[in-house]
Parts: sequence; structure tokens; C-alpha cells
Amino acid sequence: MVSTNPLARISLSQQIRDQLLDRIMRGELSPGARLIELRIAAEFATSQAPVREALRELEAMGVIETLPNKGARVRTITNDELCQLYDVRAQLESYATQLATEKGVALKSRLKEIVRAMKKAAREEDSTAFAGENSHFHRSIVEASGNTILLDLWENLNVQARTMTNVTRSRRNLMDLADSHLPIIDAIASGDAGLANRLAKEHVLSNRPKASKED
Amino acid sequence: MVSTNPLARISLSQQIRDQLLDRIMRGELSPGARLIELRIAAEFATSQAPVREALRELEAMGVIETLPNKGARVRTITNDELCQLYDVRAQLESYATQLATEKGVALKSRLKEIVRAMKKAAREEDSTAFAGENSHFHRSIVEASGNTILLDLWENLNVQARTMTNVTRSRRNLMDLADSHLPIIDAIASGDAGLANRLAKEHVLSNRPKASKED
DNA sequence: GTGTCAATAATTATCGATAATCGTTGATAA
DNA sequence: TTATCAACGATTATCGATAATTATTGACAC
Repeated sequence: MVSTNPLARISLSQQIRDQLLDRIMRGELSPGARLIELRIAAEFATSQAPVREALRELEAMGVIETLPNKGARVRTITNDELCQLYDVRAQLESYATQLATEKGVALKSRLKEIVRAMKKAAREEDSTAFAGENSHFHRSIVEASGNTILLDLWENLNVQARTMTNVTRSRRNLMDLADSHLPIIDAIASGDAGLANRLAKEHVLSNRPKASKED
Repeated sequence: MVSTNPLARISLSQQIRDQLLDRIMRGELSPGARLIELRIAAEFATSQAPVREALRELEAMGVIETLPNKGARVRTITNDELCQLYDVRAQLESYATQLATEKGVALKSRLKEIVRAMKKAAREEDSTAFAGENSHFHRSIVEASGNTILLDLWENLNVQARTMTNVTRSRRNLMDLADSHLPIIDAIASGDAGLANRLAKEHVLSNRPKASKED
């Protein structure tokens, strides 16, 4: 049933990119898996060209890596790199939170709403939905910072982290995790930018994976 | 004399990318200039394919922007965005400097050497060489942080900033600018990570363009 | 004059095919 | 047995041509 795949008309390369990204995120394509241009082209009933474009975009996102003349494979993020990623993300996010607080953007009701959705997902044990709402929460803050460059960088890191989510999914109680966002909301609402900065940083770092034994 | 351009064999798309990036950096291709695939292909005596790849890479770097079916043009960075870029860069670099200091990496002699080269360029009024050494200085620190994710992000911002260098080239005295790096070297050598962090941040921000009247 | 629309031009997006490159396999000789 | 290397197979890199899309022009009606 995968032989022909019509696909609506929105630019083949984008559709292929989205499909592949989706598969990588849901773990269908695991780290190290090869992505062979002609094979993918055959699957989507297109030519090699749009597939190459899609792969290059995924590479730019840091989701896959390609060796010249050797081909592309799903990037294997070591535990070490994931730690580094969280460290950097903590820096960016704490700064974003500080900016948003200084600007006095009204975020409280919106963020509370997102946490509510997070808890709903937690109750239903829907970890995919939970991860989505979680991203949504942090993205809202970075958006509110008003710094688009910052937003771009953050999104990049976020995508990379999410491709590893299933592997590294912590055992931590989802309901607790949802609650751990509340102090940040209060800090932003209080207008104390320094506090908001600190809490956001701690929040991200508390979700940082531990130094591993395997990688 | 630009009709045929043999180009050594290292992958056409990469060569095209480098050539275009070079032209953009040196201002030969100014912001807003269109990049037409077939025209570029003709100039380099290649087909459209490698040109497209090159353009996609430049887009990922944030150096050009492409609208679907409309084509690519050299990205116009507003003064506002450049300010945001420096703000974010200040965050990343201060963090990198802190990490490098905490790790106690021996950087002093190397950094001093770079500042020497910077001053030489300043004496010779070679602003291109100066910019190169300047990048080199900061890159060395970010490298020394040991965080490769951080390095990737920093490089990206740096490239973007450099494509605007000629436009925004400050009138500031180059010799003073070179000297302004010295306190950072001392702070790193002293092992005071907090101080190093602060000085690095101030250094970047002091070079941030001012809120403009034109953009 | 101004708005609408078909015809046209310019350019990107995609295709199918070929060339170049890399890794592997198996034979041969030392 | 091991080293060398030619031939092959798999895959990426590039090509030239066509299809699809968007912008532009000019005629025409109001």
C-alpha cells in the first residue's frame, strides 16, 4: 500500500521533507538508518531531485548527516551531544524568558492554558501530545521575547532534541513535569526578569539527560 | 573573462556555494540582488542542479532567502535584526567564554598571538584581514568551550553578521578594537569564569550597531 | 483613466538519463 | 595466507530537457 502515494500539491520536496521528519521523530527511522535517494524517490513516485532537496534541508536542520558520495543517514546524537544541546538551550531559553518578562508581554493566561492541555495529555498517557504541548509552552515564551534570531536558533535545537525524544523519554512523572512549568509563569507575570531567567534555566537543566553509561 | 570558469574538482555545488558566499561577503552581490539559477549555472558552465544545492545551503546559512517559485535573493538584514543577532551572540559567547575558563584551557598565548596579527592588520589598514583575525579570536574561544552544538550556532550567527560587515563597518579605531580583546584574555587566564563571562558579553555588545535611523 | 483578462515571457520545479565515485568481491600471484 | 588489483554493483552527483508557476504586458471594455 506504499507503492503509489499521490500527495497533495504543495511542493514535492517539502512534502517529502515533512514525511521523513515525521518518521524520524516517531522513531520509525532510527538513528543510523540510511536514506537512499533513489529508493525514497521510488516510494513517493517522484524523481531524485526533490528528494535531494528534502535531504539537504533535513541536514541543515541537523536531523540527518551526509557524507560526500556516501549518502545520508539519520543522525546519531550521542548522549554527550544531547547534554550539550540542553546546556545551550538553557542559555537561550533563560535569556528569552528574561526578555519576555522585561517587555511585560501578557502571557499568563495563554501559558496556563497550555499547562492545562499538558495535564490533560498526562492524564491520558498521551506522551506525543504532551511533548507537543511542552514544545508549545517554551516556544510561546521564545516568541514573546521578540527576538526572531533567537527564535530561529531555539527552534533548530528543539527539533533536534525532539528527534531523540522517544529514545530518551524520561520516566519522570508527566504530571509533575507539567506542574514544574508553573513557577516560570508566575515569575514572568511578577515582572522579575532576573528570577524568570533563573527559573527557566533551572527548568531546562532539570530535564537534561544524565551523563550516560552507554554512549 | 568570466565566460568559462573551469573550477578544480571538489564538488561543483560546494564550489559554487563558496564563490557566491565570497561575493556576498565582499559586497559584490548586495542585499536584495537576485540569484537566478540558470544564469549562475551558465556562468559556471554547469547545470541547474548544483546551483540549486548551493542556493539551498546559502539559505540554510541565512545568507539568502528564497520565495517558492519566485527565486532567491541576497537577504536584506535590517538594522533591527543585526542588533538582535548581536544580542544573541553576546549570550552565546559569554557562555562559551565562561565554559572555556572553567575548563582551564590554555588559551593565553594563542589569543595573544591573534591579537598581534589583528594589530598588524590594523596598522596596514587591511580591514578584511582584521575581520578575519577578529573572527578567529572569538572562534578560538568558542571552540575551547568544548561544546560543539554551541560552536555550530555561533558560526552560523558569525557568518550572517559578516555578510553585513561592509555595510555596517564601524568607524571605530581598529587599534582600539584590537586592544579591547586583552581584558578577556586576562580574565580567562585568571580562571575567574564569572568575570570572563561578563567581559565577553560586554565586548560583543560594545560592537553592537546602534539603533538606526534608516531601516 | 482604470480595471480585467488573455497571451506571453521569465524563472523555478521536476523529470529521466548519464557520469562519476566509492566499497566490495573474487581472482591471482607472491 | 596475505597482498594487490581488476571488475562489478550500488549510490551519489550532474546533466539536458520539459512541466509548472508566477509575473508582465498590452488590448479591451467600462
